[in-house]
Amino acid sequence: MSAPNIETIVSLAKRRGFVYPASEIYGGLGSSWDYGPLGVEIANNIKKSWWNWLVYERDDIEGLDSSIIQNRNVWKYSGHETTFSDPLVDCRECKSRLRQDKLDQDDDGKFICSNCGSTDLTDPRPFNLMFRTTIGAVSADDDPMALAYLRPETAQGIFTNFGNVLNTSRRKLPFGIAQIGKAFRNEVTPGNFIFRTREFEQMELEYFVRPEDAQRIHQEWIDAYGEWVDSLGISRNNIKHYEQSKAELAHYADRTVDFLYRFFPEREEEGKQWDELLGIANRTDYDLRVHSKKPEDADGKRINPDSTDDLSYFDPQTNERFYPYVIEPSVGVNRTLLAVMMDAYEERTNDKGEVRVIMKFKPELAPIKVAVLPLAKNKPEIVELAKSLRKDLQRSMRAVYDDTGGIGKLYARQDEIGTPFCVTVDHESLEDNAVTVRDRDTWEQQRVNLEGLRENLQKRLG
RNA sequence: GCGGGAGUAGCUCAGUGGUAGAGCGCGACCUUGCCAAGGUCGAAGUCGCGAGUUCGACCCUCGUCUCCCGCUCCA
Repeated sequence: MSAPNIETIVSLAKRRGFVYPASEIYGGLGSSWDYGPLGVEIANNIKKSWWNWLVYERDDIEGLDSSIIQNRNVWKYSGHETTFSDPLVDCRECKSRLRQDKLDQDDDGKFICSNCGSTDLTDPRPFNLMFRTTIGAVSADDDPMALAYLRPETAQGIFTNFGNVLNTSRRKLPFGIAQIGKAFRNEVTPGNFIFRTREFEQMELEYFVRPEDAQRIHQEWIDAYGEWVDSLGISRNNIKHYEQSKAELAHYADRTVDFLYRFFPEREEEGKQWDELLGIANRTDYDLRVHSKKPEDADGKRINPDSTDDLSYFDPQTNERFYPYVIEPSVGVNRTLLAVMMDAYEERTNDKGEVRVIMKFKPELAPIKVAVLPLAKNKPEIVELAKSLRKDLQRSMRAVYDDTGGIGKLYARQDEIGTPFCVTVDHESLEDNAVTVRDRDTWEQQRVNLEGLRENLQKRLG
């Protein structure tokens, strides 16, 4: 089994047009990436796969697209204004950058560097993970009310709309709301290609359940996501489940299970080859409570003076009113794309000893579904037929035409970008009305009649 | 912010104190026709930016910018 490192993927991505460094002509911008013609296709296919699976194939989930910029109070009451704000210190001894709130103190109350044990640390500087911006023409310095944040997660837009969706869709528990969108975090330590960037895209589902069902349904979603990850063609050998310890859990979570992907195979000796692909959290009723103006329980400290709504749920059957628990599977589009690319990567040595790269994408995710290639481009009839064939196929699948090279090079090029099928038009095609369909993975060829071509391809594309 | 590395053609890199090269890629044409074929021609770089030393700098010095890696982040 091939295990490419990220460097290999970065180089392929740049060379072939999956991912480019952002604003490259101005020297780039750290940890920012643009998705090229092929990358955007895969990303869209991943999003389509997720949305189809949840919103269309199931009957208990609604879609949503909430705003990136929200009322500042959303982040005040969600806890992000305080918990996303870390006091950072630097160790003068070993140059580590650390979170002061996670450090031990010595007898004199001095903080101790967790890396080297030194107490020679800089003064703490507050660092908020949320990007700030201002609303309107005034600056936030003049008017604190103009301060706004770019959302650090899409989830809150779902919670604040819980009442709206409930009312307009007439849903009963359990049901979910799914959303795909960008989120922004001013990370202390971005890096590793598209693995950790300051701007990223999330696919989040918030699934609302009765509190007593939360644990069971949490587990059901963990299993369901295992199957979805399978369906993307990601090998189970490269996925590991990880149960977060109590100390690691986010402030809102009761239990969280992460799916780790082997993003860093080269770090095996350090034991750091696995890192998070997605997380499935039981957020309890934390979110709906903190955004509600009057909780029904006796915990008076939770009253929210700024909210106009109560996000509790009334069950007419039992006559109970309560705050649903939330199961949140959260997955990153970019990380999924990276995992899909790493997992699809395969090197094959040909007869001449040359290494050829084949991206074995699931056909569903492949950026290009079929390439139509003329075997000889000096015969106008062949070129003509190939071009019209591409045009015809393009109506139902992403198809390209290419004649800038010998047939071997054309095949190799398509293998490298993961095109599942190549259709080759040759001299005989003009007489027998048939073409050759060549399979990316097996390199086997099949003679297919033109009338049945589209159907043949569609069936094999799944 | 701190430490380390690096900035020369689209990519990977070589290079010498005297004002730039290779391979791949790209484009055109000829030839070939089933797994990165051969040939001819061609486009393309103010050698990150600025200053200094020098008769002269891509090469030396200083400054500056940017990117990459690491610094406990969780999609």
